[in-house]
Amino acid sequence: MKLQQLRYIIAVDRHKQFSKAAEELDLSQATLSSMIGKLEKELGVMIFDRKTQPLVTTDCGKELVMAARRILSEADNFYDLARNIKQKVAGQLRLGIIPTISSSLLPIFLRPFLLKYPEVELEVVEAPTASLTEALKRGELDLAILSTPLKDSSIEDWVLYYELLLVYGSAEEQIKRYTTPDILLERPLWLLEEGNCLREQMLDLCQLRQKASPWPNLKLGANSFDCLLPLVDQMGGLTLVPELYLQQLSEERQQRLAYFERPVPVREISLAFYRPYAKLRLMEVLHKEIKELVKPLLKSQQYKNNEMRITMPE
Amino acid sequence: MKLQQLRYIIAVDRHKQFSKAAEELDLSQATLSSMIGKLEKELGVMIFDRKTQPLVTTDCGKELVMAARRILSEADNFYDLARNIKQKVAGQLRLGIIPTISSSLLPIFLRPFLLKYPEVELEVVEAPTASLTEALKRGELDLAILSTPLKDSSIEDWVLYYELLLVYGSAEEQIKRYTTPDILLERPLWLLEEGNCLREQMLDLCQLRQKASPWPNLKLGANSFDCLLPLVDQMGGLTLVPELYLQQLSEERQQRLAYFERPVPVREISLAFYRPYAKLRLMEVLHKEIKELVKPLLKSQQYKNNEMRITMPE
DNA sequence: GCGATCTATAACTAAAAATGATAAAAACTA
DNA sequence: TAGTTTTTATCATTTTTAGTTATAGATCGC
Repeated sequence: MKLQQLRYIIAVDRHKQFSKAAEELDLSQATLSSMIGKLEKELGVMIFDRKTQPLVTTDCGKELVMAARRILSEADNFYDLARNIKQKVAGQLRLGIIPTISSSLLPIFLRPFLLKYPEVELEVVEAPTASLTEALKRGELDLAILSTPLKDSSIEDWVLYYELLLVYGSAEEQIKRYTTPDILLERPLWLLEEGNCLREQMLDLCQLRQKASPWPNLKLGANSFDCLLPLVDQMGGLTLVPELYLQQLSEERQQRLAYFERPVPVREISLAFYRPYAKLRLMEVLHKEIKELVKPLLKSQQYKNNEMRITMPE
Repeated sequence: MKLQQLRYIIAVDRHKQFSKAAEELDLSQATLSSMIGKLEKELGVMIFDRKTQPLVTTDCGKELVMAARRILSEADNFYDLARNIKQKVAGQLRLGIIPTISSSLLPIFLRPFLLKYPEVELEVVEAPTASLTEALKRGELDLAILSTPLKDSSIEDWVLYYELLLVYGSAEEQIKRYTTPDILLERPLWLLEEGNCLREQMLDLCQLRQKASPWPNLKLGANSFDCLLPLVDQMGGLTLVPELYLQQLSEERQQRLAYFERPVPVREISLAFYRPYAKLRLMEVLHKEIKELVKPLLKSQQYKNNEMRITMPE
């Protein structure tokens, strides 16, 4: 029995005539005749009595036609379901995010996202890049927001935005409003801890593999700007902060920021995933929402691709 | 979308592997791959994520597989309907049965039933109550024989018979021919494993939620009387056995059985189903045949309803 | 990094669904 | 009742689809 045959018997039952039904179904009368013949043979039951014209649907034919309608309406649901699923934004979403992004990005998108998609159950985990990529592969996370490009080619990603890297200096540093990466080589530079991708990006920008601690008798493993900036204020030197972090700096601290000249160093922020199709719709929506919310806050929008220098996170 | 494709995705969802599913479906892995590929393309949705082995059914895949089950169970009705119309007792019947019933009931009805209805293709699965009710809902079984009443009201049932519960004691126990449930509290009692409904019924009869193991340094998960009775013989104490099981006990062991006084404890055995009309004719016949075959073997026939105490299986 | 196992794809075959033409049956017309 | 029209069944033939084997490319487990 094929769904097609069910459509056929329903049409014949309605028209009480093979040739008319065939016309409606847009096929030849011969086909209709043989297909219905096959179904009747398979079931061992006559569905239509063609002895007379117009033909008569037999008693059991009537029951079968009713059953056929039920089955087809269920079957049509199948298409609707697929269609709805493609549109519906719901379900569990486990999202990883690296600390240097979370502090500035979560306040921007979390509230509007949760309000707009109340059927999404979001779980956010803050961890460094290496932990996140491992968790993606183990299936413990669905998506991660981190800085790309990644060396690990088994993790795919969709770029969310490019974020300027800005210089933050202590009051004494007296930096010009626009500067070049050379300044990072010339002056003491505060870095985040090993394994933090932004540390790697800072070093990449200096073209160094390592840089000495600003204070010779200090080794510091800082993993947040909250830790780093007061130290810069207090102990001199520079550090880099990403553009979005600016949002939560005081006016006073914003004064101490400097921009780079072209090509402007940026970090590429992406939505990373291991299973491409598991949470497709959620991925699409999250990607779109973050992109749109972040866009108006970014200066990097002003620059063309060839005016940016994408720093390498690992 | 073809019904065939729905069967395919259900098989793949179950096996979490194309090649195994193809084997079960008795076609090549290549066909299965391309047919499912076509369906996914048609729906515009990925149903399976093949990135890892075993593969993962995507969120929307899960919904589609559930829908596919519904559609196919409707479709199967179509064949049954045609058969019922012909008044024939024929077709596939997948029957579940709990172990404590199967050992005594199958020898009684299986042979006469299969001889009388050779056109029925019977498949019998032995499993505990919880597995059976789940399988009924998933459409993997048509009917189940188990002990009622069930808590789950979505499963309907037709009572087959009431079966006395008898006390079986080791030789030393010296039980009177007629006794009361108090004896179960006073003496060591051997129970079947957790999850076995007869265990719950024994405890219900004692009015307990738990009872200590007969031997303090033993924790036993027995799921058959074949296991339990020799232990009672060897290590003392009591257990309960249902009336029909008596048939296959030796004369010697039958001597060690005791009956309860009124109200006699019984278990209610029923034919359970989830889809009321899917296999109506087969259900009617099976119900009638079992009832008639078991009737002459049951003492519980002698008791009126108000002289019986129906034990609760969960 | 290697061998084993799994899925996708290409080239091909078998089977089924379609077609037009035509024969046979029923119904209408006179 | 014969002649005409309308309708369904069947035949020979084409097109489409479901199936096959062989093979290449991934992934897994060690």
